[in-house]
Amino acid sequence: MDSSQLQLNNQICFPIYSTSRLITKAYKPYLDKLGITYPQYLVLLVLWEKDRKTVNELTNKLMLDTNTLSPLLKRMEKMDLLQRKRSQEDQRNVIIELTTKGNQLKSKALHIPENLLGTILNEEISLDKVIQLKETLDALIERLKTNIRNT
Amino acid sequence: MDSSQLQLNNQICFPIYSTSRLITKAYKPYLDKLGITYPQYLVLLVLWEKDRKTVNELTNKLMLDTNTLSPLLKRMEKMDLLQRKRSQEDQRNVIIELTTKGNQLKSKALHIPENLLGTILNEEISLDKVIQLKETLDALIERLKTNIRNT
DNA sequence: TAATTTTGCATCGTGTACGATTTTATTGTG
DNA sequence: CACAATAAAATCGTACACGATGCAAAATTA
Repeated sequence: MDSSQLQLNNQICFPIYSTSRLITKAYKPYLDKLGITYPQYLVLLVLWEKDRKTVNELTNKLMLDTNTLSPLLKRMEKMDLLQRKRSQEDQRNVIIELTTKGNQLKSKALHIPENLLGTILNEEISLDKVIQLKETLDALIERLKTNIRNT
Repeated sequence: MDSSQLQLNNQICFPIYSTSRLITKAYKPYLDKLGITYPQYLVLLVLWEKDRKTVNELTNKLMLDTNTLSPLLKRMEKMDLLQRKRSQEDQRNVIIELTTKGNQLKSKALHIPENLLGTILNEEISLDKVIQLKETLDALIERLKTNIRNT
């Protein structure tokens, strides 16, 4: 029986898993300067784009459930990055709003993406390849999202 | 000041992070049948390929440190999937060896990769694209590994 | 309108990740 | 040989992920 497919090197899953962790690590020096973690950075990215979102809207954007986001947002509130308050229209909703400090971090974060891209690109990895990588991953995400719904 | 690079949609990091989590989720139904988690599956993949590795060898293969692997291996020992024993030649090394149960799981896992590939592939995502994805990711991993060393 | 269902969020328990520190064993050096 | 340096694991503390459950508010329905 041929079990070569079980070799780690032949699996598509493992490189994705490893790359994800390595990229988080690559962000770390930049995010350390802001005093935030990578998932916290993602939350800020969403709120910098458009402030005052419900927890539910954040879960959709980030594809994370409330069991992950609730404690994370609580930590960020304690760090004075954002405020959580119940909506008056619908008491079930919790509105997340950036504080002044949370807003001010944006200017400090402005050059992180290009810096990171700079550390990634080289002779072998062109910008074109990165763009194509993103396209394939976006398609893969859509595929996997529908799969999970049908399980 | 243009802050469009800070938009979540324009970041390469986020799709990798999301894909990684979605893929782990896609594995879950298969791994649940074996009673193991995704990182535990990765350890087994390595040991099925070649048994009797030190913890250090596993950290290199999986790019995980001992602070992650030690507790993970302990849990797997408690599940009777593997044995941990000090090497006699060098008492610092801990040799990881599969138990009968750990070895037997291999046959049950044999069709997981192709099943998973089946759930991924469709009109938009061809096998060629997946292979190219893996190549780009492998290059990216090498790039990021050297970056971290120089930090 | 009272009972039921749904929705939005929080909490709990378990399992990773990972920086930092500790412990023990081996190696290198004077 | 003594002793510092190095190496391999383990441990600790913090922060995610996530399945399962709980809970209160709103919507639905009988």
